[in-house]
Amino acid sequence: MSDKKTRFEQKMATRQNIIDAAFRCLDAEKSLSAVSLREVAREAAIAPTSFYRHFKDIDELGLTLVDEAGLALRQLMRSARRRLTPEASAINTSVDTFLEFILEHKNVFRLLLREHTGTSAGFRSAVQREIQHFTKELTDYIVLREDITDELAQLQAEAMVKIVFSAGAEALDVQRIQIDAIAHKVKQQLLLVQLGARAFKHKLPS
Amino acid sequence: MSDKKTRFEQKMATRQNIIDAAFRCLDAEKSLSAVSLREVAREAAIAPTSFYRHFKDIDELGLTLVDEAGLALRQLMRSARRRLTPEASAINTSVDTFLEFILEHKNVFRLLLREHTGTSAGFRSAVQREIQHFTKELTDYIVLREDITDELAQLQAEAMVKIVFSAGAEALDVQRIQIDAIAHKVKQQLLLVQLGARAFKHKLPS
DNA sequence: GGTTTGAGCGTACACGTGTAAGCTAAATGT
DNA sequence: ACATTTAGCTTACACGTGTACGCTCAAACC
Repeated sequence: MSDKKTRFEQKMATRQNIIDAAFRCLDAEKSLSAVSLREVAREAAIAPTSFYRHFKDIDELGLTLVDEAGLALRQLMRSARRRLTPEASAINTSVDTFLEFILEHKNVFRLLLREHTGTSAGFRSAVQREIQHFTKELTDYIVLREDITDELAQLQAEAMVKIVFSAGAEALDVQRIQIDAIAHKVKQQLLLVQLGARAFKHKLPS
Repeated sequence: MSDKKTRFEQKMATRQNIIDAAFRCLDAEKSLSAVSLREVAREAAIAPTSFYRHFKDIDELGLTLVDEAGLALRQLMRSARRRLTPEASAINTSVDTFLEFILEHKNVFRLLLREHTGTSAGFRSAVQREIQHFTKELTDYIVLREDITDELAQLQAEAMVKIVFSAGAEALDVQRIQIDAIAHKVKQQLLLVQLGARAFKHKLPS
């Protein structure tokens, strides 16, 4: 293998370098919109002005970050489904996987959470799209598993996603020792929704 | 009545003026942490440095705003309960009241929503406290109405609050015409949770 | 092999920021 | 009545920001 890199490869490497640097810049006290171009550049070890060779804006970088975060979430879903075994309930496995991911990639989840309610309409709708993907996949899964109308499944999936994301937000601000309690709580709440959907089906088969 | 104001009254008036100005500074594109002291001062028509006569920090002002917003929410709850009639379900009335409030005071709700996932740990826990009050009152109401254990009621209340707040976030970014659809959806989701809790009770009376 | 391209750098500028220092003048205390 | 307090102002400073401009120099092209 040669360590000679084509110019294109080099550029892509720098680009990824910037993206990683941006993720490193995010933490509990710093939102994406509060991160300055110069800060990212400093972290990526490039000149501030070189940033513009890769992104038009900080905003364009931000959208890229949201996309990457959404992608990571979708990969997570896949891994959760891979982990599914007959003896563990889907809810248990999914919640465990989700919380594990959050704690392992706090900055990624924080980004989604924050920009979901953030100041940029562009970011907000980008995150909304990612959440819709997330919800869609859950809806499909529910339709597959439960004998349920598509509409009810979507209702259930949306409620579940809202609950899980809220729990994720809680998990970010809490000691590791309290995570189990949160996990237990959210599992029960999801169970509530699941039971509710089944009851709903029998009650109003309309 | 005299239009002569005592110094203390004048100071309090200015203080309230600053608070109102701060709320006016917030909008869909501007978070609390992005609002500068100078900006608030400009809006309140005082000199930037005069700000310090009333608040130590922008942060101290922020906490005050969160408190005021929480207070408004609690008042909202009261008004919702006042509106309760036998023919309309509690869920319907509550959701309608809540959404009405949000649309009427977008900046207030946005503040809570944003700082809930914001960059200041102080703000986050302040909002968390307000949400807990909110949840607590709902829990009490549920315990009163349903024959249910305290623990289950709390589980149910928390799930409901999460769903309602998420729906509120959605409502902020949507045309007036789509509000009814959101209202309908969230009501059904709350019904899901309610039915689930009842089923849960019968299933696991532990 | 000579020309063109483009990634990255250094300098420079105008702007908004938080806040320190010290003033004015009016309301209060005695 | 005079002295004290204090809300609010003006001025001033150092700092971080986004970005425009022009340079270098190695890779890509023909």
